[in-house]
Amino acid sequence: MSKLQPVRGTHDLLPADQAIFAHVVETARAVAHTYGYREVATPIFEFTELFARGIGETTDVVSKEMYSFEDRGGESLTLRPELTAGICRAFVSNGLTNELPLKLFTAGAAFRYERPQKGRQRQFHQIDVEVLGAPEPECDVEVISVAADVLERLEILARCELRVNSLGDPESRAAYRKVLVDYYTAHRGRLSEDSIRRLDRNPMRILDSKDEGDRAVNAGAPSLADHLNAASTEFFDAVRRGLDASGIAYKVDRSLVRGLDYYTHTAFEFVTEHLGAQGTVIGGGRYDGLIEQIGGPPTAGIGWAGGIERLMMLANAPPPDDRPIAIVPLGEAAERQALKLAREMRAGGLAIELAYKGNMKRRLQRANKLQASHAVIMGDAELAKGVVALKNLDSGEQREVALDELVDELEVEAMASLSDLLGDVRD
RNA sequence: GCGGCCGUAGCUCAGUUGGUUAGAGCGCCAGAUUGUGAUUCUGGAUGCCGCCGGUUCAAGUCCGGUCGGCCGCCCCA
Repeated sequence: MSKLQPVRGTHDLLPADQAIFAHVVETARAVAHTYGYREVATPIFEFTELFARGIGETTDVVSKEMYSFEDRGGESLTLRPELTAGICRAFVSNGLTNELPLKLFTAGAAFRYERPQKGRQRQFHQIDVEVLGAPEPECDVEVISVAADVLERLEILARCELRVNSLGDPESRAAYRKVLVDYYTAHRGRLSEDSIRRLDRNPMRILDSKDEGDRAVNAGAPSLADHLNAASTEFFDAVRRGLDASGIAYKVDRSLVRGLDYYTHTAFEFVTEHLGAQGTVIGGGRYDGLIEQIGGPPTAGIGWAGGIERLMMLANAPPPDDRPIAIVPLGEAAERQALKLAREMRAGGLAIELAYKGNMKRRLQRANKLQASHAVIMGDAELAKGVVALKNLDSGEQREVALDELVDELEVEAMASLSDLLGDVRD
């Protein structure tokens, strides 16, 4: 084993993995497109300040997980730990205020300095959907619907469960927080160490603690639902009605609290039991205060991010690539002719492997290893007649085909094998 | 950041109570008519036994550290 190692928590995507990765991204992109979302890309690093102000100084993501560094000009920069902040910044930077609502899709790498585990890496990748400037609950429904469709198209929705909650508007949230802190402070002695720390930083997190002692305390804790004001309750009800009408199954989870400070109203997660401790496959929510928080005009926002690596672990293998056709020339004249033929066929969109090394046996072995569907054998005998030998590598059948009819003949063969496949490849 | 398990060919693994040149399967390479593959047969190469240090006459086997992986906590996608 070589001592040349990748950085901890990073991974190479070799062709087989990359095919699944691309399948996930392409599926999400296609679904987002059907909802009218347009793709954007923002830089992979930003001023540290952006994340500190946007995500919240006291969150774990900002306080202990950021890859921050000083550039040569002395600016503090940070590799993005998530994609939302950068999109909001781009919205403000480019003055897109009169293009609202903006429905955006993006995908790319994010970085967090964490201990790697299954479904958790230091460089990971997300697909991401954001809608800016749409404060209506119908938009929450649409955004969740996009996520459900992506999972459906990847054939993993059945193994996931959608959980939704309302964190309320800022007024409700502040009122609840106060009641909650009072309650937990009164029972401080019974809380776990982790939860005592959470008490000043993010008291709502105590609600979904896994500690048994905490759970006992939680049983008597005031409920967020009781502290939502009328507007917040109505908003959440509207979202639920919309999900019902869309036929999207969900479960209200009153303990669902997300770790980033910017969430208001709707918070949701698609979770699965198939990925160990990292069960969240897609997570998101509404963040109406975020853009103002980072210095832009007050603008509503809602979105979600999905972990591509986590989705890859659940998703089925993508449809196979088109199998190549191997051209097997023998002799110098044939090799010259083959170069030209290969270029012409590729220009027509066919995948061509030119087998130019070794004797015929080697060349066919190579064609076979590359899973070529056919070999086009051309030697002196064929050249003289203006034909090639077309060999079907699955059936072993071989026949002579005129050079100028080769492409048509390959099409005929492709149709034939397609109808065979339809017969027996159904899962 | 905290706790547990693990680290032997490209891959999956075996290596007896520490004892000579470290093994298997798969894969890879070559050959069995120098114009016919995927099946078969024969042969071959492959390893700083993760790394550093310690104990010992002797370490892949024991001890410590370190790097990496896996699992859980924290947190999140």
